Amino acid sequence: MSITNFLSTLVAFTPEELKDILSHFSKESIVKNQTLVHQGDVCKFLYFVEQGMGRSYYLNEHGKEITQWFFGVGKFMTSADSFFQQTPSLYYLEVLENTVVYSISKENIDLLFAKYHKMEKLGRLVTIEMLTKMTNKINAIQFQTARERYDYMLSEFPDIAYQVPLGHIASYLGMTQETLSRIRK
Amino acid sequence: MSITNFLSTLVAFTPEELKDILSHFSKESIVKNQTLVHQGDVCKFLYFVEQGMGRSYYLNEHGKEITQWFFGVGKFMTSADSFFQQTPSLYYLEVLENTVVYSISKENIDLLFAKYHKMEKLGRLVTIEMLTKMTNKINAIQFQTARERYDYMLSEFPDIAYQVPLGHIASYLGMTQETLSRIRK
DNA sequence: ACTATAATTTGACATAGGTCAAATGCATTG
DNA sequence: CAATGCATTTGACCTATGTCAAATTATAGT
Repeated sequence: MSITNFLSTLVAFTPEELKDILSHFSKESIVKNQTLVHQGDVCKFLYFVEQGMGRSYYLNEHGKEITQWFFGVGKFMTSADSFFQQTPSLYYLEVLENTVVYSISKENIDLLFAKYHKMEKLGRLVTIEMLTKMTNKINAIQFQTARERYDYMLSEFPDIAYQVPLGHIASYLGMTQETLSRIRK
Repeated sequence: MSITNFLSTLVAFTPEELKDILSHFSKESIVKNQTLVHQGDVCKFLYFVEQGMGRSYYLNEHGKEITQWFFGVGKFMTSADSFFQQTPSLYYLEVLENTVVYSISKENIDLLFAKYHKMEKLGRLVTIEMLTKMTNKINAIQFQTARERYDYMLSEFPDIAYQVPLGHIASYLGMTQETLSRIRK
């Protein structure tokens, strides 16, 4: 999924608008396991994942990594709160494979939001989609057994579920690695 | 918190804009326990709560009500997904007290989004705030003990925590009524 | 191919919170 | 001010999942 296709499917931009918008993004290749944002830093960029995948996570009181979200191909990856409010990030952001992204700074996206009403709309739509997915996660995790939670994982992240370390998935689903290992059989 | 104040604190509208925007809302009084949206219906309105409170909930596989969110004074209340995509709602929406709201239809809000770039921005900001709160809920619920979850409830909904039936709060927090009752002592 | 290191699986045991049922408390209505 | 119906609390017992530790398997570097 290229960023051009992605933008076009949500809002009808003219070719000139698209060109202008794209010129504010820059393409980057990021090597596996690189950390893009550290907990406590202000997240400076929003990333569109063209290839590869990433995750956000935080360290709990015992210093254990808790995966907060996975970002696959065709999604925007960022520490949303930190990026949009320019406040310290609660999360680390890292890529889990060699990954190709289009990045845009807060200044540039604000510029686009201000310049194009349609871009503001796109921002709203993308945020609502994320909100819906968050809500789904809560419903899956809050009242379901460990096995059902894993089924949710498979349906929400089919492309990711088999490619990342077990522990990342277990912490995302709110269970221990051991439990997930037993379920997987 | 009046809707005028609320709108003004997020985006700088001119008095004329505000007047026009407000003219698309209508004030309504809703009696305690009235259901605004049924599961399966398309949610037709977005409500700004001026007085009172409401909640969204769904029925799980055993027919038990699971509270999904509480909406207090100064918040927008709706079944977000259903309202914005005009799809069947996963949730019931009901008021828990006699409540005063300002309601706006999907057509009218779309009209305002299209007419005022600033309104689109407001929509984006409100959605991001909701996304942040959802994320907080996940973090609270996923890895914390029953007691810590209740502390989260008190901090997120201080005005609501003592005014609604125990069962509503327990299901919101992902625990049984009995457990919450034991904790509260 | 051979280590070293990390990831996963397995086992034995512990416990927070669930379930079910009964008892108590509280509020609303005639 | 009974009487009825909900909401909350309490008790006894149960189970899914956590914890900790060891064994096994996969991965990556030389």
